[in-house]
Amino acid sequence: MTLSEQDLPGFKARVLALVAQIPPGRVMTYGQLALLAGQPGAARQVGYVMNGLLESHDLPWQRVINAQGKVSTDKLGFGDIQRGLLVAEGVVFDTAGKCDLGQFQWWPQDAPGQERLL
DNA sequence: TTAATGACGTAAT
DNA sequence: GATTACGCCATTA
Repeated sequence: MTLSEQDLPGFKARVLALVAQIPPGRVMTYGQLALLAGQPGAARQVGYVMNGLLESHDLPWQRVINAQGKVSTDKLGFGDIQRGLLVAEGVVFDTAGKCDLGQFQWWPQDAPGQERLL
């Protein structure tokens, strides 16, 4: 076996692990996930991985949005569904379909005291 | 092996 | 604020 399937933890697995940890009412961006997965700038790959989650029914894929604070699933046809799920969790979207990342973006190990607005 | 693709990001225009 | 152009890199054909 080569080293690519043994040593590498797997970009996918790391992204999935991060997504699974997003608490309700909070969101993460693709670039952020890429950064935390160890590949800054690899936001596209995060999206590619997410596409594989569609068949996965246990991960909160809905809590992953783009850096503009908007859902990127609009082109896929279920953007309304994702927004609806997030709204149901307490995320507020404005008329442009954007949410306040400064308020809802979640980071692992997030410091207590910065999430009190909710 | 190379080429093309993609739920993105950032900077420039 | 909207659009264009380029980069980023894992995955697939």
